[in-house]
Amino acid sequence: MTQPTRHSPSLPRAFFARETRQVARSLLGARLVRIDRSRRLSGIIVEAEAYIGEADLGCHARHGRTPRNAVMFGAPGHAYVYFTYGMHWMLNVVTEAEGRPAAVLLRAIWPVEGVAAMQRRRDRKPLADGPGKLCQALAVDGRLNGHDLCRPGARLFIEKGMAFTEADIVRGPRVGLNAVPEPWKSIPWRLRVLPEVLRERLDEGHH
DNA sequence: AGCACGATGCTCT
DNA sequence: GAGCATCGTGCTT
Repeated sequence: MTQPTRHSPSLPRAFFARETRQVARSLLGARLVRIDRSRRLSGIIVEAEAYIGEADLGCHARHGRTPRNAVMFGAPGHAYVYFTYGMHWMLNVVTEAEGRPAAVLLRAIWPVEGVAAMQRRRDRKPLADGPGKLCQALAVDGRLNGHDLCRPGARLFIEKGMAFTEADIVRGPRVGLNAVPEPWKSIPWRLRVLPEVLRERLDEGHH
């Protein structure tokens, strides 16, 4: 498996301090990095969803600030990690100006570095093609809630990665918002890279 | 290849 | 006490 030796600098806070859908779009192709016991685990972000403000009835901030969602109301560039369904952690990146609750849910990565370690953590099951699986593969849990992704020495951060064009991307409704009223239930704020595009890039990586 | 369901524990109308 | 921004299994086409 490819082990890139050149690493990009961590994305700056200004990257996250933008309109949430723009951030979600720019995050496709970026590299999510987790430092686990001084080892790099990383992958290219290939699926993400935008959750935008108190008016968005699919967003955790819809009923205002609570202990759980407080991080979303804080400064951009921080991790909002929460627990759901009694067993899964979800990783979000806080966006927009401080005081405005918005975030991007990271739903899937294409694993690049530390693949063997991820496989071990995942017990050889599908690696990181879902928000809960991604967290398990990268050893992300509640201890990283509020983690500053832009601070030097961060254990979790995001680097510039590869570029995808609009033709490489599909938009659709966000997943799992079953009881959420329209238009929020179906608004196309889920972005993902087309599987065939992913396969192409994978082949390029093997020459 | 797709749907139904159970697991499991935290959060807060 | 109800409802989850899910996942894996096991069963049906």
